[in-house]
Amino acid sequence: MKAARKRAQAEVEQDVFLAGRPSRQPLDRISGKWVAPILCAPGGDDSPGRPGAAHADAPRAMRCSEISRLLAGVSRKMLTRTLRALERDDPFTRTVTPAAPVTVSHEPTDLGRSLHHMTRGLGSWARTRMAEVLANREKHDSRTS
Amino acid sequence: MKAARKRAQAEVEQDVFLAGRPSRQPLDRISGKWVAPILCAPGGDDSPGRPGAAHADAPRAMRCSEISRLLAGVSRKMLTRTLRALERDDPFTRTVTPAAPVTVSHEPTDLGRSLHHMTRGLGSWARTRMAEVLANREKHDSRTS
DNA sequence: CAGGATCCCGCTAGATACTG
DNA sequence: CAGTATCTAGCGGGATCCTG
Repeated sequence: MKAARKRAQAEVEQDVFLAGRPSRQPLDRISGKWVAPILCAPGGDDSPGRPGAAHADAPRAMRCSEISRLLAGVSRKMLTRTLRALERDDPFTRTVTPAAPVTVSHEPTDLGRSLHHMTRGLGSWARTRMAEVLANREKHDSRTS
Repeated sequence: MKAARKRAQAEVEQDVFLAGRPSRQPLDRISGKWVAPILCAPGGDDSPGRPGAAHADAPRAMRCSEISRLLAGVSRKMLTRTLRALERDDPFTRTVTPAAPVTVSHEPTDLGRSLHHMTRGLGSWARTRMAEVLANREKHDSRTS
């Protein structure tokens, strides 16, 4: 009964996208306005003063304020909330350093890095296809208006 | 002034994730509960009766009802809405065939296929990492409760 | 079969102000 | 610097009923 087995496999493969399935949860984690941006930030960094640093695929630990500066537009609330959610699922670890001004560092884990690759991919897709999408959108709108 | 140029590039690269920027829009298109599932559906197909068909990366045209059957759980409203949005941005073309019962076919375009690759990636990530995520979540919850 | 209209609930996310 | 509490508007998205 190979066909049945094959169908079963297809189901397993598919069910990540089915509603109600627990396997859908990791995908839902990606949704949320700031998840992708935050996941992507630690690698897209190209701080001034380190011109040669190929900002390759090396997410590094970042401080809270650092991220918020990079992502201009995120509210403190959402930053904290999103980071906590990501911490819960693992992509980041959160280490607090009690000092005069408290500092909190968010370091990507293995899982975080793997997710980072995905979002990087999404980012570059958005970048290269953006023009195309917007053009199509306008064309479409003008046709129907 | 190479440094400046480099920073400018980094900005361009980064701004896909910044709020308010129009370049953020393609990314927002991905959000929405059903976008990823729908994008992924036409390739994850493994219809019974075609056992040898490696359901590789070949998204094909699908009918509305076909998709809804595949994605068990999506409401008709959201199906239509999402498909229309995707049509506007291009990933799909929509062709109506007036007949006794109207049939509507949704065929992926080039852009759609490229997006399809991204979502496939997300899907497989979710599949392989799902267990890990859920485990971490539980561990985390038990620590804090 | 496909899609629109309407109603309605709940969550997301922003603004603001306050603590350690 | 980082986080929390409260309030609030807006939208996502489900259910239900109706058209071609």
